Formats: sequence, structure tokens, C-alpha cells
Amino acid sequence: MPSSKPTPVTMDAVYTAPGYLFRRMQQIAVALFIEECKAFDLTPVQYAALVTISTHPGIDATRLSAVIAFDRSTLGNVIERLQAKDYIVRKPAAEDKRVKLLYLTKAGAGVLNEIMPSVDKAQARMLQPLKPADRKTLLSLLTQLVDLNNEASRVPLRAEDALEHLGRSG
Amino acid sequence: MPSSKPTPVTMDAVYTAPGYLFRRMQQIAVALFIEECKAFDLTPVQYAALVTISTHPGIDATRLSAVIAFDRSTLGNVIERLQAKDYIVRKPAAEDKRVKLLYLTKAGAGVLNEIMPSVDKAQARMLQPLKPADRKTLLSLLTQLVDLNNEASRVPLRAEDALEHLGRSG
DNA sequence: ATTTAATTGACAGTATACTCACAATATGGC
DNA sequence: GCCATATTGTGAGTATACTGTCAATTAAAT
Repeated sequence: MPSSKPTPVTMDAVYTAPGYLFRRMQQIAVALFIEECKAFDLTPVQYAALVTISTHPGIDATRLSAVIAFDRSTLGNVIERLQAKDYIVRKPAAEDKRVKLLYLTKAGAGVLNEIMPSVDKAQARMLQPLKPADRKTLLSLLTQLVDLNNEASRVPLRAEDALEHLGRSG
Repeated sequence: MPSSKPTPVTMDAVYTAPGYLFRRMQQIAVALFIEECKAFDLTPVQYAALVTISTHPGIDATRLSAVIAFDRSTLGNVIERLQAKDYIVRKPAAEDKRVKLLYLTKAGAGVLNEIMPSVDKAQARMLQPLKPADRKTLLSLLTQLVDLNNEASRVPLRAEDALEHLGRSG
């Protein structure tokens, strides 16, 4: 028992804090995604952007950022990289000279198709250690929490607002 | 009913994916921390480092990175910033000329003491939208999941290993 | 119509978070 | 003692993720 200093009780306060657990799970989730999808040169964020452009062709950067709860500045860089990889193209909008509309290229649609199984595998692995019932519970609680805390984040999800102007008008 | 294009069913696959939910909660958690602690010039990561140095004075950067599951390179920058703010000092180790030991300054101990209530408030707000019973369930499931997925992350938590050499030998 | 306000994309700046690589140092096998 | 190996801190490079600000452009107010 050579314990000359007190036990670091405060570390427990870190390990059990929700903020720490969320950071850690995010770390793990990204690592699993990268590992499963290393054959494709796509990050989780680039994948999310690609899916959204696929489901909403002709969306602009600002609306895209609202749909996936992304910072607009960050998204600019993401778009640049996707464009550099020839997965998307930017076309200037006819009615609004400020806006650049986003579309998948053939290569972009292709990689999206091919990467799907790997993404699904990664998503599954994130929850795999839990019992099936617990997975459902966790997903349900997380979904609620993200929704109820939406306004707390700096870049709230604005799926409805962003899509209002798509598929109906413009 | 002017729906000329199919409903974007695939977006649901994004919104309900665990990876998306984890990223979103991390975003929200950081935003709440920053908001509650804006009176103090400390980020969540800097706070975690400070707590750990406080509970383990004389820890070195590599061990610190293992204790809070941090990338070592990233931690270098964090340490630099904490040092620039005069919250910590680095002292070269006598036995190993490569190692620099980390200690809190008086100012560092002070800010840690003062920020605690704000951190607690932020942590509480993250789960506040849930019913108390659900908060417990979520924390329990998250703790399990982070622990069981530990090896999946690029920088696994090595609390035990890292602390072995502290407080006993050394 | 002209001023005002809001929007869009872009840029600079800061802070994680990771990769790989590299010099200095320490340690192990022999 | 010497040499291969490992460790420590550090640096460069990439990618989020946010803060601002800014010019160009559009929309709104009067």
C-alpha cells in the first residue's frame, strides 16, 4: 500500500461525464467509418454531403449545410475536395448569380453506390457490442436528445426550411 | 401534391444512422460547454487536460494522451496553448532527457476551481431534455459502448497502463 | 428608384483530430 | 561497449468545425 497521494477521484468525473462520452463515441465512430471505407477515399462528412446532394440534386451550399447541420464555412472546404475528386460539379444558378448549384457526377453516383455496404457495416459495428434491445434503446434516446437539443448547437438542423424551396418552387 | 420527384428516403438513412447521431451530439455537447464556460478561456479538450494534470501532477505528454484518449500530436498543440495561458508549466525530467513533465500553475489550479460549476451546468444541460430515468439509461449504455469499443478507436484509452508508472514508482 | 437589409460564397483565423516522419534519447540483446 | 529497437516530443500535412469578416448580389422598405 504505497499510496502517498490521494486517489484521483476527479478522473471519474471526466470518464462518466456525458461530454467525454460523446467525444469518445464520435472518435470511435469516425475510426470505424475510416477503417471500413478505406478502399474509398471518402470521409464521413464527405459521405453525408454526397448522399444529400444525391437525394437533392441542385441544392446550394447554404441549404446543404442546413440539411446536414454543418457549418457553412467548413462545408466550403468539403465541397472543394469533393469537386477535386470529380464527385460533384458546381453550376452557377441562372436566377441568382450568387448561388452555385451542386450536382453529383457519374463518378460521384458510382462511388456512393459502391461505398454503401461498407458504410452500413461501419454503422453496425458502432453498436455491435450492445445487445440488440440496448441498441434500439440507445438509438431512440440519442435521436430524441439530438432533436430536443437541436437549437443548442451552433448549426441547428433545418431540414424542413432548407427543403421548402426544393422540389416545389425553384 | 406537386411532388414530381420521389421522397428523399435516403436522408432518413443519414438521420437515423448512429454515426450521424454521435457527430451531432458531439457538436451539441461542445456548443453547450463553450456557451456555459465562455467566461473562461477554456475549450472542452483543454479542460480535460487540465483536470488530468491536476489529478496527476508530473505526468508527461504521452501518458496524458493515453489517459484522456487523445492523439499525441494534437495534445502537443493543446499543451502549448495551456502553457501560453500560464495554466501549466513543463519541466524537463531528470532521469529522461526526452520527457517533459506537466504541472499546474497557481493560475491553472485557480481557473480549474472556478470553472467547475459551469462545466457541471453544461454537462447537465446535455441530458436535460430527457427524463431522469432515460438519462441514466443513456449514460449507462454510452459508458458500456465506449468501453467495449475502446480498441476500435485510433487512440484507445489506456488509463491503467498510463498510471502504472505514476504514484508507485517514479 | 434608391437606400437598406439580408443572403451567398469566400476568406482568414483558431482549435481539435488524425497521418506519417524525424531527431534526440533510452533500452535491450549480444 | 555496440547496435537494433523503442520511446518522446515535435513538425508537416490533411480534414473537420467553428468564429469572424467581406464583396457581390438580391430582396425589401419607403
